[in-house]
Amino acid sequence: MARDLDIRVAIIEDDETIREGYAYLIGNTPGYKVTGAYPSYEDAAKKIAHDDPDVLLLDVELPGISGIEALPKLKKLLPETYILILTVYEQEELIFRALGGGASGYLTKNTPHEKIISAIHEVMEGGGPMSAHIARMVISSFKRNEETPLTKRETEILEHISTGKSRKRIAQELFIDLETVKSHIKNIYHKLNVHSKADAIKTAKDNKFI
Amino acid sequence: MARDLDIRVAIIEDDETIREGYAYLIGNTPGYKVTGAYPSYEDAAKKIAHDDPDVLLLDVELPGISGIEALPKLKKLLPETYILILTVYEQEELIFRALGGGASGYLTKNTPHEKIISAIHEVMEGGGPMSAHIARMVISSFKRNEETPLTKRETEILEHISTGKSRKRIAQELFIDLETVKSHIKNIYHKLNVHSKADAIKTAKDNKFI
DNA sequence: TAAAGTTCCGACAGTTTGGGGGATATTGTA
DNA sequence: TACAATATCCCCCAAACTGTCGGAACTTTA
Repeated sequence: MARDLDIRVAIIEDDETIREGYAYLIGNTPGYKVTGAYPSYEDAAKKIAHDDPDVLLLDVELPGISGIEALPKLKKLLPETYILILTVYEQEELIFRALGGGASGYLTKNTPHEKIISAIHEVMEGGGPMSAHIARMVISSFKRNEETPLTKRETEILEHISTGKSRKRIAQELFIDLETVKSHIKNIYHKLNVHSKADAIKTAKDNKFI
Repeated sequence: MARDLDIRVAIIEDDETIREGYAYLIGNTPGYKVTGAYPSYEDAAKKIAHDDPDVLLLDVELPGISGIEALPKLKKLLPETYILILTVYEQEELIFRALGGGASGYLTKNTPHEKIISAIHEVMEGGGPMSAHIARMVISSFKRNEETPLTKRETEILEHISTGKSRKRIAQELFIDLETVKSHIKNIYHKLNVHSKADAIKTAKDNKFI
């Protein structure tokens, strides 16, 4: 008994118990409707575009093509659908690959049922639902290291270098002499204990100096 | 009548009505305690370290030193304190500067009172509370552009270039010939319609190809 | 007032860069 | 299966860039 305004939700999750659990939960929540529930990307691929879901709950560990790998393919099949990752994994690399691949949210599987419903609602309203710990990791990824040995000017110049600009061009953009830029770079290399552009950039990024 | 286990909250907010409103809200919530409420960074600087707050609610638009500029200074005064930004502004640049400066959360001022309380609780529990729209912007900043004209290999090589590595080094790391790297770069430049490393990196980053 | 930071100077060998012209496999897919 | 796209490799060249050496003067800040 579908209503026109129901939020249409699809699920890709290999564990049958979990999948049916979610389907039951969502199907029995007023205003939400399950349009399809699949155990793998391969199974979903054929029919999911026809389901026309508003939101897709996607597991990352799937048999065959993993959820992460399936993400860009699903995005192409469903350009208008919000994809929420639902997983037990909290590894940084996985999270950032998922967000880079077009996920609009990232929930861990210990998320209480009512939170899953509210996350679906939230993503429809322009939000970006994340589990608390995930959100912390995402925020931390932006945090600069205040303990930098580099001065403001040195940091600024290293930032320019990391964009691939030549020293000459940096000098022009900062309205200083080429020699000054060279001098700063000399000091940067000493402080970071490196002997090349690439190593300086790597050290600085690893330590969040830039 | 402070209890030992109360969460200690400080506030820096120039608007008196809002400041007192928050102070009243938090002070009257069991388990929370206001240790100080200041209209500016300058006012707070003298006393806030002595307050020893667990969480600091910080406005970004302050008279004198702005909240954003005050962030690193406050971090030094209060290394253990979680800082939550509370502001009407939702500009990308401001958000990322705040998170880069060490903020642990970012709330807009239309946040309902109970959400402010739960955000304070959440940050104490290892979370990263954000308003829905902020979270969406943060997530979007990671999203890659699937419409890239570059092939996988070209993208990979451009990524290496953006770390400052020389072509020779890239060739070594990818176990291919220097000439192959040059060939890929030639194609990348053609596709992106640029004539230098710096321009290629800029175009690719602007368009989220890398 | 010291110390730290920013600015500028010159010379050198070696490396990198961007552009030109190709060729040959391997892939994916229509 | 055949075509287009991709990935690999080859040669040549001039110009520009890089990293290091060893300075010096001026300004800001603690």
